[in-house]
Amino acid sequence: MSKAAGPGRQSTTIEMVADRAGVSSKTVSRVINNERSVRAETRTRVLEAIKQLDYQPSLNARGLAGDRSFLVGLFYDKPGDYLSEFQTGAVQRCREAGLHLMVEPLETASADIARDVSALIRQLRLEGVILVPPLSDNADVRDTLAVAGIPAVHIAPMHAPADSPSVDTDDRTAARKLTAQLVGHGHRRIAFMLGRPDHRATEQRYLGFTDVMHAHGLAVDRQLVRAGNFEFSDGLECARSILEALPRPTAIFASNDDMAAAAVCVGRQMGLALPEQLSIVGFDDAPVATMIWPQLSTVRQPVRAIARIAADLIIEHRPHQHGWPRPVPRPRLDLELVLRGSIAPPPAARAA
Amino acid sequence: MSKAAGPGRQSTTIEMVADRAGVSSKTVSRVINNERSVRAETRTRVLEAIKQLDYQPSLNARGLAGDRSFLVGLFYDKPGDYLSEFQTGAVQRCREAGLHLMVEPLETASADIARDVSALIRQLRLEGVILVPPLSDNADVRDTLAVAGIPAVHIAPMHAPADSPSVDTDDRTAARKLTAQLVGHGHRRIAFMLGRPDHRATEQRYLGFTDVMHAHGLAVDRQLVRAGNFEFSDGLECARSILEALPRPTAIFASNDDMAAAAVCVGRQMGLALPEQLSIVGFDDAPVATMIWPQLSTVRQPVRAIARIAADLIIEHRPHQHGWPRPVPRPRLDLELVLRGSIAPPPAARAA
DNA sequence: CCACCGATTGACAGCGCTGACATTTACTCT
DNA sequence: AGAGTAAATGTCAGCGCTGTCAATCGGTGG
Repeated sequence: MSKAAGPGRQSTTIEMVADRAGVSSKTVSRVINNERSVRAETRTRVLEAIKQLDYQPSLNARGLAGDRSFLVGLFYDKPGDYLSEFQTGAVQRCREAGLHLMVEPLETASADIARDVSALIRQLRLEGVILVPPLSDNADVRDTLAVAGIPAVHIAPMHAPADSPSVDTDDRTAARKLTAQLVGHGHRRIAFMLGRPDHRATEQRYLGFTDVMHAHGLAVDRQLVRAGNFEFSDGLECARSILEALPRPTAIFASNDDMAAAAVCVGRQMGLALPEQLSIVGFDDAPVATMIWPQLSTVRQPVRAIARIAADLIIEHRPHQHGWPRPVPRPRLDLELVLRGSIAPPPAARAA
Repeated sequence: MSKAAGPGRQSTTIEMVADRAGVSSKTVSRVINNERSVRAETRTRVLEAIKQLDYQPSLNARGLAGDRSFLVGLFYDKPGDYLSEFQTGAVQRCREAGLHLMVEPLETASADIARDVSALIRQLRLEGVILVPPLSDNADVRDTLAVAGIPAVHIAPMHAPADSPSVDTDDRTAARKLTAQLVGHGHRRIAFMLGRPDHRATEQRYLGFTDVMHAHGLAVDRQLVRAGNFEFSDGLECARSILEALPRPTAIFASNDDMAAAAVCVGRQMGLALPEQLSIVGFDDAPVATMIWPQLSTVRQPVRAIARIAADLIIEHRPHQHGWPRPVPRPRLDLELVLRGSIAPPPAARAA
């Protein structure tokens, strides 16, 4: 076979390392795979040879022989601005384990999505897959993965699959804290902008909001609860209808920062002084949160940490092979409030 | 070898397809690789067998035997908000060619970056690499790739390597058009916020700006040209110092939308009516451009198209193997103006 | 000193495919 | 019809590693 061209070129092989270390290639293999039952002294010698030759084992060969792939998939559809950070976190964790991350955009809308997934996992022999919303709730994807027996980790799914782990954030508690800030400043009439109904976060955030409102004996005026889709443009409409209501609310809780930014725009257009006449809070600590004035008080998502944990779940799964431990792990992360300038006491309270 | 566990399981092999089609495995291989010199009728029969068995060739095996990897790398550092879209575009093009994209975050700051790159390319045997700024100007990365003989495509590099292709956008022309808009509305005293000095775009955009200013015999007041770093926070400072200048400029050209957003904030804080008293334009059509008021007039980046072209360059390169065609391809894409509400005639012109 | 046992190490086949080369087939031309 | 040629297909080894299982090593207890 020609070795003249192609990415491989005359790379060092395991045999060369074996010769240099005076052992068999199998022993080198054992060292590479960090197996026990290699004498410490032998291991050292092999490691030394590896370093001297600057040897890098071929993933292709390792995969073919060992029936592995060293690949983890990250499937997404219509990523938000958090995706790059997410994948960076996932890659970091994967690297520590000698794995690599393949990112694969998928079309939720596509009818062939199951076939696409199937082709992907069988060609690449993925060792695991991480699904970010809204894919984490896609039945086709989920089933295809399950049938193929590929370990899958679902990020913040609406409905966590019974036999597959998920990683969640405690949106409800965070929403409570944020609402408490508003109430603590003296707001009584607070509007709420809902997110996409197919996101778990939407429900949780609203629940956290109502928890606190009720706890303080405050009414949640249905007229002030509007459905958006996490999009700025939806936020515009919601905010308009909210701010037309009488009496006008003194604060708006938007389910994410994009919609909160929209509320800021609309408030401003209506000539309201922000935050004096209208307090606004968002969620996610998206880039836009600090790119508008006033900067948004919001809730930070530990995106990287979530990604690392998701990757970790896949990595930890390998040794066991025979399904997930029971109960299936469902880590839930706490969220951190980020208080900035978009909350102020309402006019009434200021007058008092 | 045990077949009990692992991602592979009892997948269909090429032999099974060969049997079913009544040909040798080599012929099946030929069909898979789309080689000519397979009789049409034979090809049909093989294709049929593949479909019936739902056969997916193992990339590992193909790679090992053929000394390929079917993998293209996308290297980045500190990605902007465009990364997800970029990678989606790249993945799309790669899929058409049966390749897969590996995303790899790299630390420009790290001293080991060369070693990291080297490990990556030799473990994975990447068939090509796409470098996005600022990595497209990183000498370590570039050299490591060159030594390893990996085809690399550089996105918008400051200094295009002589023997490696790059993909660029015509920022200068776009900046001219945008400046012309400002001048056309009657602005004479226009400030400019520069981007990161290590980005090619920074220079090009400024050049486009001065081109038009000079063409109209307008002075470029050095006091109104401030250096930022494409970051919102820098934009805040730049904008403050710019708007303190007397006489105050009537318009600001920011090198990107994040900084333009900062200018909007500062202008607003200083009590200026936007856009009546201050016009602001940005660049990139970032998400924030439509999430503030007034929405920014800016220049759209064809991010996906750039990514597709970059991937295409890698894909087209393979057949030739022996270096790039001469001259080395350097496609340059045109940019599209996006006019929104952030430009208005200056107060003087309005009075007139 | 020897049988014996667990810890180490090695020999070897083979993972699923493709490159090089051999062979067969299908035609063309004389 | 037979030679000659190009197209079509097949044979076989081997890509670089790991699983299986056998062999060897080192120390133990009798």
